[in-house]
Amino acid sequence: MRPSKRDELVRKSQAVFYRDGFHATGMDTLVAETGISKTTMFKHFRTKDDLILAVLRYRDETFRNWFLRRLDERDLPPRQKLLAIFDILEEWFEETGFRGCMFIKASAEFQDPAHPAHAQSSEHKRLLLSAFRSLAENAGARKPDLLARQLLLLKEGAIVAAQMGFDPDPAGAAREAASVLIEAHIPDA
Amino acid sequence: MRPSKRDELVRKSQAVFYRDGFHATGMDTLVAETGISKTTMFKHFRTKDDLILAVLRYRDETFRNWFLRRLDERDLPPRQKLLAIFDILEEWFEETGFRGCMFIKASAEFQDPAHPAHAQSSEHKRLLLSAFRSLAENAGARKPDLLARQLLLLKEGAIVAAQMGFDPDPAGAAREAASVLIEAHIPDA
DNA sequence: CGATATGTGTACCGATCTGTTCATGTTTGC
DNA sequence: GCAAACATGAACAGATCGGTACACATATCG
Repeated sequence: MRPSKRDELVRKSQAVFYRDGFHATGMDTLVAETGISKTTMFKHFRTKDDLILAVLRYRDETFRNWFLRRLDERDLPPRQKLLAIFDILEEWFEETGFRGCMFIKASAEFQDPAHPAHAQSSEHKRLLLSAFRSLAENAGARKPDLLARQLLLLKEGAIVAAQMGFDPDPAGAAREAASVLIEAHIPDA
Repeated sequence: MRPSKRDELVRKSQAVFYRDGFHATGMDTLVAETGISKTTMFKHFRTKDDLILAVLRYRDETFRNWFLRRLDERDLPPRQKLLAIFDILEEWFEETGFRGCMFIKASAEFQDPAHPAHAQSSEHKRLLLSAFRSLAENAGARKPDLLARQLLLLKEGAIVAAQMGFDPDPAGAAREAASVLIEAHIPDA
């Protein structure tokens, strides 16, 4: 249980950054909310940016794992699995404390594409896209790459809508749209 | 030409906030980039937040006007007009200095839904949605509200993809998806 | 002209920011 | 049980934050 403080710091900081944002959260706030001393923080991470990067890596891993495992658990035929993406999405939206996608927010706060946090955020989406593409291939889509990208667009749009609150049921609308797209992409309904 | 300084301030601040973000831009930076004295700034706006709000209102007006006017200029039949949304989108993405949607970024930086900047951002999307709904009605969609919401989801998703750079041609993928949805929603192809 | 409104420049305020210093605990492995 | 590694608290540094004070310039309009 040696490097536990580091993990604890990343885990707890993640929650605060997710809730309040990156620039809006100061190191003193992190000390107060995590109960970990500032000295320790800067011993594990040279700068705040380094901590943020570690937080994003942690979030990428846990979120993607959660999402894809949840999808697998349902044990659906490949075609239904594509649709179920939007059921999992809805679950997420309804969690208390839902505040949108951490990576969309990160790339909004660190706009320079060369910034590591921005790059890390893109990478997260690319990994998700790649998982979607596998699902689309398994489902026998004619153009699995295109279908995967379109489903990802719907997912991102739904997240934005859920975060901003301009649509009463973004996951539902996205699911219906996805259903039409899947039907159009996959031979022999 | 009396209140021109105020307008000039809003216009120029908008460009800086769009490029660098809200929290990341300090008032001193605005002084340097706009050439307007800080005294004048705080005479026109009591706080930085007030200025940000004015900037968002200005952006809402100009962006929505630009987008919808551009759509009208094409003088297309209603059905093609729905599709053309994604052509205009692509134009926007290819502008130099494109940095995603200012309102998505604003609601990412001001996460509390009660924050005026967040509310203003939602309002912008609601107004766009309403314009899309009119287009869908004119095109004879069976469920114009649903179609409009789905097209908006595609649009928001494409913006996020363009900003984060995880899709080589988000507007194209969204357009193709929109085409399928429109076909499914509108009777007698 | 003279009065009022608008803008400027600079110095400053207190608070907060990231990051450091240092002397003192507390675990942990050998 | 002793040394090395890890963690703590509090004070502090220098920069930057949003916002103010004040004295001076400029422009508008009667």
